[in-house]
Amino acid sequence: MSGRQLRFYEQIGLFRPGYTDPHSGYRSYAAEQLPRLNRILALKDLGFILEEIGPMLDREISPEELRGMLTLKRAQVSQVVLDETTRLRLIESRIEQIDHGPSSDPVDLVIKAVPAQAFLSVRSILVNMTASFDTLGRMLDEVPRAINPSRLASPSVIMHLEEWEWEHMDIEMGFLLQSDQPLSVTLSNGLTLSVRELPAIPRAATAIRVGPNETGHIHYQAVGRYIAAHHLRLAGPSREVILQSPATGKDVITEIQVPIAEYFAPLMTHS
Amino acid sequence: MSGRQLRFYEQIGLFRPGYTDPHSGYRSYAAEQLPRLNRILALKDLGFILEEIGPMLDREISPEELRGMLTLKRAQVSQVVLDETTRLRLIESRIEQIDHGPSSDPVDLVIKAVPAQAFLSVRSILVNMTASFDTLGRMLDEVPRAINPSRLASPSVIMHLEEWEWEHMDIEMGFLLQSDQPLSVTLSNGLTLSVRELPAIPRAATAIRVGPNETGHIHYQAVGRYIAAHHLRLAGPSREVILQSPATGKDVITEIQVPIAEYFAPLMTHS
DNA sequence: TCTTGACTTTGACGCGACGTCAAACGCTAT
DNA sequence: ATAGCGTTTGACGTCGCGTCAAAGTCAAGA
Repeated sequence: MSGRQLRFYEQIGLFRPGYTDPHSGYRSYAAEQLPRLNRILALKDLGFILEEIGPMLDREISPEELRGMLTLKRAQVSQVVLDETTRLRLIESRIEQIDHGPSSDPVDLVIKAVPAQAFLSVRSILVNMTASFDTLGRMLDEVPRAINPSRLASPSVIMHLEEWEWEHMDIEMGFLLQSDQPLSVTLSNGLTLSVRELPAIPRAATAIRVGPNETGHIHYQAVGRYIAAHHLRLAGPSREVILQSPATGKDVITEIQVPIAEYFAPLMTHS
Repeated sequence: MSGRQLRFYEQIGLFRPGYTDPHSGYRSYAAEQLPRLNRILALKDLGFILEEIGPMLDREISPEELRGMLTLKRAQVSQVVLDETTRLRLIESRIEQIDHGPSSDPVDLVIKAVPAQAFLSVRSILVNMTASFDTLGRMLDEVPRAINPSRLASPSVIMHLEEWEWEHMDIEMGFLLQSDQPLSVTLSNGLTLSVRELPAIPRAATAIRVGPNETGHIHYQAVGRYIAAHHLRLAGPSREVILQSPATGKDVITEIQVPIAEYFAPLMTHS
């Protein structure tokens, strides 16, 4: 214990010296006080804040009450351990990214949750990249004319494929929405978009891509290395949220979202 | 991101809005700014503080430099994970202590390191409890007369026994010292105390006992349950530091220190 | 008795990244 | 014009001390 610590504990009324010299102000502590100090330190180590500890010592607390507080603390501390473990994995992954080779630009992975949202979309098997771009361009052009554009948020793409194929790509595309009222739009090529509830992703590895999606492989590569190094697995189809549309004439900006989970966690039931 | 967060980042010069309306003061952000914001969040998740992140974005940082900072962060975060895991174990242990039965008084376990110290002591095989108390009493009485008492700190006992035996107890007792100058004292029963360097204990489960040491078993029991529940092991002989001597006529107050370690960690080489 | 050095006291600021609250102002839809 | 919602600028609180400054206390040596 530092002197500063003892003075602070006295200041908040948690632990007073056994004797304070009236002349010099010097503090003295007796051995009899050590059990109380030890209880304070024990409760502090359990994660209680000093303000909580005072009452716990003074008005004797029932075991049931204590058990309840401990159960709560356990949940909080478990969460902290999880968070810090995630941070540790990110750091190791980034070190590996540096060591692994001078990959053009560093990829800034962020692990976060993605909330559920309404999605006005159509899912279809597209035979090649050209067909994809055609449908996407048509959608970006026609949908904002068909309905009130203020209800539309970012256009997005969901890739429903386990492994990458250049043909027969199972792709869903559409617009994220503010509200989830039923609604449908039919494009000039006959495809019809309808609204569904896009489920939340509890944990996703995300990155921002600037430029055409041909450069996207380095991001998926980075996610792949992150997953492999830490015994995680893909937990559903990846999404790409278009934050700046190609229609603006500037670089396309996309947020890539790859659902991940621990190996033992349940699979997502639906995309 | 909350609005407050964006305003704060602007205030510290980390992230400025693309456009601020001169009349209303309303802030607007452009999609082109998202890569920078994402880099900020990525670095924040790696454990850097905001003050560090600004320079990292503005003057391009070399990969080697970044690697060095990440290595440092990794060590810090590993320590945090260790600390929080220790806390989690303490909480679970305490819950178990409550559930396990209404043991008279709760035991306040504290996990901490014990620093190395000089120890004026004698180690001997004592045939029974009476012999122990006799030697201890003699020591408490005679040593302070023999040398300058201001150099003596707490009397202490080290139990060099793997399992408890009531006879042939291998016990070391003496006084902790402020300085470690060579020194020796011979008691009236012929035993001679000499100075040695008592090694530090990197991790010890400690508790404070008030009253005669016959009541000590509940403390060792608590430590034992803590150890068993979390796959730890004893990592050396237990110590008892006498914080209030029986010679004062009041209750004896003792700090019990039990060295612990992970199962895979190396054994302590010496007591 | 005076000096010296080691220790202690009070008081104040700093930390880190915002959340929250209050009071005032802007914008949009009726 | 108004109601309701969103935004702005402050300012304070957070949690447990570490650190620094200026001044006072105490025991030991000259």
